[in-house]
Amino acid sequence: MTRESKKLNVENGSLGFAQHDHGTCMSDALTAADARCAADGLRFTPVRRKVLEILLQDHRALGAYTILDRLREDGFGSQPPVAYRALDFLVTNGLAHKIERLNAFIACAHTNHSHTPAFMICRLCNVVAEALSSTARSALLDAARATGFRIERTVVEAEGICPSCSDKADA
Amino acid sequence: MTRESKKLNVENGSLGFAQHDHGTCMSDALTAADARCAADGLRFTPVRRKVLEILLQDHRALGAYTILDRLREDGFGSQPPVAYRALDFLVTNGLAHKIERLNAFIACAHTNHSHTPAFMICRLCNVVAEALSSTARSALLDAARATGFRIERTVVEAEGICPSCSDKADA
DNA sequence: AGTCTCCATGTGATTGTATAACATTACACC
DNA sequence: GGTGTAATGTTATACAATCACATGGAGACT
Repeated sequence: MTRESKKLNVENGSLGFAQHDHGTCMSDALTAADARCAADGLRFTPVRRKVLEILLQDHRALGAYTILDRLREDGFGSQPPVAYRALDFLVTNGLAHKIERLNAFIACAHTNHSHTPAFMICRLCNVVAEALSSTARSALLDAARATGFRIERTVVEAEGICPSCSDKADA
Repeated sequence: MTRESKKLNVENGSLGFAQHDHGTCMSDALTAADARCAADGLRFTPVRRKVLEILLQDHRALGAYTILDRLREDGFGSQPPVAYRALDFLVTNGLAHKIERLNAFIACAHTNHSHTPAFMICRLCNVVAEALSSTARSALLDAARATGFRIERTVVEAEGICPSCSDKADA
């Protein structure tokens, strides 16, 4: 209901709550995306690739218009549908996820496992961690089965305070 | 990513996926809300009450501007903050929930249990069913505990096809 | 009663998020 | 090369949410 910052491009770089080698993680993810698209006959076009790069660079949830700004800087189309279509492609094909709670997008942290993700969102630093939460999904499946509901997609997001912000608060 | 209808006020009346006595369910919920606010020293003002009535009447997720339209029809203020403030009150006090996936709001189906809800959203008829999903929450809690993340709120939403639409499709 | 304060409401303006609709271009395939 | 399909580009607009500021009313207190 509240919003911490006008645009979602907050400083602070980490994948989930842990540090990592950013350079290789990014190129690895792009290579994986290349392979995945080639294998499935998908067209990994320049805009789509660029949007994924933008998401990977930040490793955090970005609003569509932040992404659009960066596309413009790089000479791509600057109208909303350009960003939204590329994002739609990435989300549909599991290369990125939408964080509904934030109306923002993030690169998938576990490409190539076909997965149903769950997210933990820190409301202080806006870092988003992706967890492979099969358990949360199965709990939902049970509830759905009881009523005859057929699940196609799930949104599982937890909002709270990440370990690092928690430590700072203690100080 | 897609949207089925421009405004979220689709026809078809049901609570969850089951039929029910709509008149009593609505007055019961309002009475419960009255009691709850009185008990907690909350001011259940006319706008707030009206917004809850609107949500209860539809028993489905409504966008803020749909609600705003109806407020205007009933002589209340017609600017966005009027609706958003009332909705914020209802959500904060557990009388309504926001469906993040739809950017829409729905009356709470289980007032007076303090609960962490989960939702099932039919993408065909837009009906939203609320489940008391303690299991999904505990699964999330486990995942969070492992990383030291402190959960404050959770969003658990499943999108798919409800039993009734599923039957229609078979025909 | 008076009045002070707090909270709620009302309004106008603005920012952010997302789609509709349509024209054009690039590609794959025959 | 021609044709169908998918992707891109652009304009315009709808929908979602917040900011800032003015007004008014309910309750607490004297």
